[in-house]
Amino acid sequence: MKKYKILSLLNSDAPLDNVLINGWVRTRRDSGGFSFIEINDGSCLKNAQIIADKNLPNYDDIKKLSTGSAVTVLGNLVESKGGGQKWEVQATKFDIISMAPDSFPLQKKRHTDEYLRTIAHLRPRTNKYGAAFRIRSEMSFAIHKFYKDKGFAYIHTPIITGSDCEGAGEMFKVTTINQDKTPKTEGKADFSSDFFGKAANLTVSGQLSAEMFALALGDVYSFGPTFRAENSNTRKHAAEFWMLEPEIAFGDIYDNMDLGEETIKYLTGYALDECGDDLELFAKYVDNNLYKNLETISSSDFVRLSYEEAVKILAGCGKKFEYEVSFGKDLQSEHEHFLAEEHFNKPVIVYNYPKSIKPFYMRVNDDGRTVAAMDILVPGVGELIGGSQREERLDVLESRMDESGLSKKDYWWYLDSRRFGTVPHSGFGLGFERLLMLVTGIKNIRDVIPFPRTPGSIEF
RNA sequence: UCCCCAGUAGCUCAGUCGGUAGAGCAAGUGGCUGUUAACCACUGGGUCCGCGGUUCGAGUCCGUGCUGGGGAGCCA
Repeated sequence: MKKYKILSLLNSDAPLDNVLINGWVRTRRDSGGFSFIEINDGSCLKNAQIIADKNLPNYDDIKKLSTGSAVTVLGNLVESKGGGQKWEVQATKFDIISMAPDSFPLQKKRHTDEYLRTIAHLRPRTNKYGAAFRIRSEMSFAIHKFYKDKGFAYIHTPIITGSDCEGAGEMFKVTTINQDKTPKTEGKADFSSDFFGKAANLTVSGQLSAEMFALALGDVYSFGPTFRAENSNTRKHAAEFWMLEPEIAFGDIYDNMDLGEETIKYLTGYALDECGDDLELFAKYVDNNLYKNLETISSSDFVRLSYEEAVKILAGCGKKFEYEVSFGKDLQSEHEHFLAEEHFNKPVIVYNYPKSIKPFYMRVNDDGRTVAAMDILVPGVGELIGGSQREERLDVLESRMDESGLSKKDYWWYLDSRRFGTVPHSGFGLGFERLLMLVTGIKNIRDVIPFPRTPGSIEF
């Protein structure tokens, strides 16, 4: 006998004898002298239909099998006499590993996403969430494949950082000091006796570290967890999320845009090609336009326009916005939605933003008032990518840090990269959960991450 | 953090004018020899989110808190 995953069993092109499968009961239907038992092992969306005959020695127990129970079945893969499936397993030995009591919270019907969030430890056992997390796994692999094939090196940038600002958002503190006994010097918290001898935080971005490696290994990317202590309560934000951050040496803002566009096209195309049944579930039950959207994104060229052109379009479109549009003000989500969904109805790359609204590390353009920043806005999820060409000129970078009130002493190692063999380089961050929202059509970030962390919520 | 909406059986919801709790599904029991979220019959199941108030009487009205959702800001 051989152990099979249900995925490979259902893809068999011939009957098989003595197959062993393991899984969890999804549903049981009794019929006179035998029972139909559908089991799922997580290897694919589909269940295997098991025929359990009344002649099995433990048939009385089998007839009590409830949804969620775990079983091991030995049997023969035969062509199904019923209409719903090609193959079924005629059981010769049916072991019940454990019974799930009737308090098992998942029922054979649709539950709301809000309810399933309260049982996040069990929701991957549903069709929808099983599919979502298989797609998450596939897309992670696709990221590595895409960048490896392009010759990028994968860099593990640190999770704990000593930088108190990485150019994005509030940070979570990392400390071993008992909070009630935090030492203070002249009224301010003193971390000199803390674990690292100075204040430490969870990273909000691996970018600064990735830049150092781009200037050594050429093209690199990091892909890992990132943390923001912002009190954001929206369907697009989480306190812990995964970010892909490529960084290319000898590349300018246009190379950066090309890479971002190519990345999104590859990943959406990969989902269409490789995620089959799982993707179909979302196209059928979650977002009816899913296939069309993904095909558009993976095959048509993205619109590119400067921030200045974007402002002109928004100011001249005749639409009333809640927030006024003018040069020097950041684009609000209503503006981004208008551009990506109403005006162009495809992904839009907006570049060359005003210097005043962007962080210190973005390269100042020749006009002196804009920086080589670029955002990629996608219908449905809004900002999917944010990136820039980095300021490689030491003097300009130093004066930008002064303007921003940052300590050059703390960033001595970052500035060193501009002292020793500096080159034009660029990179961006892509929110992995937002990519998954785009690929699955799922509308809430809490439903594409296994155990979501959001303000006031850290169960599981 | 701000604005808006919601919270009733295990789940999804209804509940009229303020008059003492309902359905479907699920569960339990029985039936059925090819079912597909099987079907049929019967049975059990309630802190109406918490606290306070108005009232003869509150699921229903008022205040407040908590939880969840949507939108905004911030951002990926």
